Amino acid sequence: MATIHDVAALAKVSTATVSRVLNGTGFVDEKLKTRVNSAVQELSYQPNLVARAFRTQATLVIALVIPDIENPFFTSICRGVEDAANAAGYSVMICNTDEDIEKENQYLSMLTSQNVSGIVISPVSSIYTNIQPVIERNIKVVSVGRTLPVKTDSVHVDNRKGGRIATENLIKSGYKKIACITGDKSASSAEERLLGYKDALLDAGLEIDKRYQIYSDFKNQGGYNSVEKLLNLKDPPDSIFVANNRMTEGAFQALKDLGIGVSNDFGLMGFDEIPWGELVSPSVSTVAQPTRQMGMAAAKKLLSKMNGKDQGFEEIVFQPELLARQSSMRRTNL
Amino acid sequence: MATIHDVAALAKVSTATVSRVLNGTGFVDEKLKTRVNSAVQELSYQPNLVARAFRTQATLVIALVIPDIENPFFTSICRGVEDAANAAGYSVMICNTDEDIEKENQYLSMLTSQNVSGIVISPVSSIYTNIQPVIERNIKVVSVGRTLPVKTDSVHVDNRKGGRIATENLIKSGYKKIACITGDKSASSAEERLLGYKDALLDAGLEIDKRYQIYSDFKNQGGYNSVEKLLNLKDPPDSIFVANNRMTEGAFQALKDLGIGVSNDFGLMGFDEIPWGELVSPSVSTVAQPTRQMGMAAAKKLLSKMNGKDQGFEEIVFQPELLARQSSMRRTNL
DNA sequence: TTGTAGGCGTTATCAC
DNA sequence: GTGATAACGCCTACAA
Repeated sequence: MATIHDVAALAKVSTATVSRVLNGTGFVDEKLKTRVNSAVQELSYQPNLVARAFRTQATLVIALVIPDIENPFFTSICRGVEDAANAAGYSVMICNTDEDIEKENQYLSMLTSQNVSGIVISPVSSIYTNIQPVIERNIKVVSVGRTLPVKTDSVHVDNRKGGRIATENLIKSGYKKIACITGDKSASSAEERLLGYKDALLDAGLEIDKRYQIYSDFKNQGGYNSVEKLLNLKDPPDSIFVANNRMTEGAFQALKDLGIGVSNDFGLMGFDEIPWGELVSPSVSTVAQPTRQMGMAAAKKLLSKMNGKDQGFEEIVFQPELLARQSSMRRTNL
Repeated sequence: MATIHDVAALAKVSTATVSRVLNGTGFVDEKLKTRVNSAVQELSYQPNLVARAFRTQATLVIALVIPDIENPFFTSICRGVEDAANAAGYSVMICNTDEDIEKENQYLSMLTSQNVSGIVISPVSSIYTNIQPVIERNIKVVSVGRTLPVKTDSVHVDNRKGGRIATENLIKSGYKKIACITGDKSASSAEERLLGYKDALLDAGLEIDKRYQIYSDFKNQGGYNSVEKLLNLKDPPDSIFVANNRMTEGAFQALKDLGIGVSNDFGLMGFDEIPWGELVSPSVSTVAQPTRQMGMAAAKKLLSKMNGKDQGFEEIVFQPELLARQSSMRRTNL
């Protein structure tokens, strides 16, 4: 491995000069500059980033901590984060916590010890996620999709409004007994979407039935099980608003398996982009988030935070978009 | 930030002793050990991993380089890699190359400069991926899903067999004019699956028609466009084998948009796990790979390689599994 | 068993 | 402008 010393020796200059040329700091005579550059070429020298990070205390790496890498919502956010980070010369380290607060903790402490320059996180919990030590180490943090227990910059969609327009769409089609399957209580987005659901019911003068509100886990199986639970009630709902994409998948499967919903008069609203939403019949209505833009916004915010010229905390709120397709339409008349 | 010196001072021992306690190397008196541990507690000391990596030249981080983070095939591999890596105390750094050889190059040189302990990679190209410098730096590499230009350990499914059984499944249903949409020529898996397709045609005595073989890009839109192209032939095929999941999605959409395939007599076989395969009608037949296991196998191989007690190169081949569903069945009689 | 001291490769602060 | 040189935090001979 060629080091900066080898380059210096070959170019007959000091390591300081090599460093200056490499980093473009300070003025260096053109002649020396070319000598250095050709030495770099010849030795195919690559600076040791670990040593550099050690010396400068800055890694040029930002971490993206997400709860579920198999969820298209988060991978799309990844893309946005990458776009912004790469453009600024940063690498992105993606960590998957698997909705597990323990794993999340481990990753966070690993990342702080690793001295990453900043963290974009979609926390497992808006209550229990242990972000304080990170902030104390002065590592900048921006949350995306879900909020943190501590005040930070955050990027998210107006979840409450999203829940509301999803529910309103069902109401408009004439559904009266609308259930809601949301995520874990401790995730802010789950709570917000449920609130929006209640808002819509209240506005429409519909009854709010506790048995129709299910806290699940944002996962496929959770959606499936919740649908079963709802349909086993002695007074089952006539439609369901499912508060994320993966649970919607499970819910759709359950409705199919139970022989309901495909040809029958049963309403379904999803949340998040659903890649297969147009492929099935009935096609699945949903409330989409501009995920890639959200990722970009989060990363940009983080970068400006890291530059230090950005004080205070901002909440960047995107608007949810209703994609009204077939599954929320009243398909038979009463 | 507390350093090892602070801990040493507080515990009234030398830094060497602290280091020994922390790493469990060498013998340390129990009394000192407890003194050190409580000092660590009190200062909530976290070792600086950058400094440690700098000193030891080893990072306890393995990188996973994949071409498409929005593809469930790769995210599932991620999960497997994480399982094995985390169990061994390693963190996983995921890098998304976006099927872009430039980006891949950048990531690889970043990772080598970063001194990651090892790399699991699903290369963009089996010809152009520039892995040599990594290997020369003595960073261990295992490929997964696709092969590298250089001989390394590799984990993959028997792609040729996969292509064959997919095609055979269509043949068995009575299809005669079977087309194949595969990925980019330079990806080994694309080529192999196409070979399997040809094998099956040959065995069955069916004609091999060049116009029915399309090299696309493993992406959604590619599948869509290829289907359009095929159906515009003056002698269009009666069925298609699509060689990965994302192109299958695009293909399904195209068939739907063109009014074919859903109710008509047109066969479709996919490749890879297709999350929505059971949700649509007709349900989509496919050839699945045991992705999570493959990820685990790759990471385990890498770890044993890093331990140095594993010479030579192994090719770990998993078996593809036919999931015969409706889309490959002959739904109307001729 | 414990402590001292050197060095990993880089950058930054000084003199020159 | 350029070059010595110290320092970043940690581990590990080697000495005690």
